[in-house]
Amino acid sequence: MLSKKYRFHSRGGVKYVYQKGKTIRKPKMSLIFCDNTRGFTRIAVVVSKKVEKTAVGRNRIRRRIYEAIRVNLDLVPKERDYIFIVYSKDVLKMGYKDLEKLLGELVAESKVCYNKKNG
RNA sequence: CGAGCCUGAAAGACAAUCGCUUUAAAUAAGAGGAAAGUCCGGGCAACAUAGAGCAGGGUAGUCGCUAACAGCGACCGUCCGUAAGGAUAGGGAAAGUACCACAGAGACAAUACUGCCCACCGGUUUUACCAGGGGCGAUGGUGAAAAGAGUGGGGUAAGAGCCCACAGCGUACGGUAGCGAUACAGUGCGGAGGCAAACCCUACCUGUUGCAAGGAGCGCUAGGUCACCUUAGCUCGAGGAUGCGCGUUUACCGCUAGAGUACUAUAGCAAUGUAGUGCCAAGAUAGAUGAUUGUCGGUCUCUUACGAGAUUACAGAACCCGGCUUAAUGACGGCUCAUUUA
RNA sequence: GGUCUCGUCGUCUAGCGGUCUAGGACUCCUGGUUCUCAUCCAGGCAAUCGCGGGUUCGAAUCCCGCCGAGAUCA
Repeated sequence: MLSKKYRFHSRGGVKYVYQKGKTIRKPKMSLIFCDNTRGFTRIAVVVSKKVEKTAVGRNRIRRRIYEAIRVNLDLVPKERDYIFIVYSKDVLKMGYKDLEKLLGELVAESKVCYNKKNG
């Protein structure tokens, strides 16, 4: 689990990212991201009730994603806010390595966009 | 052996590495039997020191348990089942109102229609008949239900609880048993369709809103039989502000030891109570309680076997308790009936 | 977390406990009209009334319990 520092603390911050951020869509989940000025990354995971009906299932999806990011926190660019939105129930059952790979792809694409924007 | 009924334990274990929340910190602690649905009942908080009446809402066999309940236990009645057992909103229809489709003469009404009869009244073609007149309410096969008293006999012009015997119902009275619902037998009286999860009546209970409750400030001023406000649909009653200026709002308090729990003793058929001893550390707030790996278990599939693979229920605290309901894995054991054998 | 509302043909909806195994509109299918298509006309298919119990002679309707979908409160 990520420490409280790297998570969002209110609804306003999430709203801001939703409005100002860029989106990368994949079949199983999508990523919304934008810059911040805090000097560290903030992460949120959104799982709708339509994806998984039980609270246990939603919690498991959330915790697996948070864990995968925590382990690889050094690879994620700093001064950036990320929101992962889960669309598919498969995220619950897919292997840990596959999940890591999927998240890696999303983050890598976000880097490309970031570079383009600056260049 | 077959077909059933009742009951309902437990909620995988250990290790390593890396993390999260609480706390000053740590080698401390950190999801359930249903945390769920939010269907009932309380605590707690605010609203007047929460008061009165009406309206509205709820409950409905008896006794007990309980903080309380629509819950639980025991018992009674009714219905279902061969039985073990199961179900049961189970007060009042003799206070009143409404409804009872279709069919049927008729749906609670009778002066009607159909039918039976001619003793009596009346008429005539006069000893028989029935258009008129009179008597009867056992005929009518439709319907879920037909004035609700069934069977047999007597009785009569024809019939009818009109009378009798047996069986049975309701109600009143006192008797016996029981705390009581009720049961048993007796005497008198009676004819009253169903429906109250239709309105309603009776008895009892019920103020409203909910932790997003609510708390956490200061100063100035007016009025006080009006008006307005005080979280109630109406009336009464009680209270005083209203307004203006500044300050406060991702924070803090409420926020976790309680009708708590384990064992023993004891009262009780039981639900449950009483006493003693011990135990108690979740408290998040975009929301912690986890992830990965290994070993051993459980279940299923394949295989002669070794072994291999898959899987490991339902499900996640949000102020706290008592129930109910639903979700899901699922025995051991006890009992009933039938058949066969001894 | 609290408080409410609604579920009826494929879609949008009516529906006094009884002539409702359910009416209407649109859609769909068949036939007619037309040289052809549309329009129009005629006919037809399509609902176990969200699910399970109960009350009643009888339930889409009344009562209870679930399931699903939505709204709202700082």
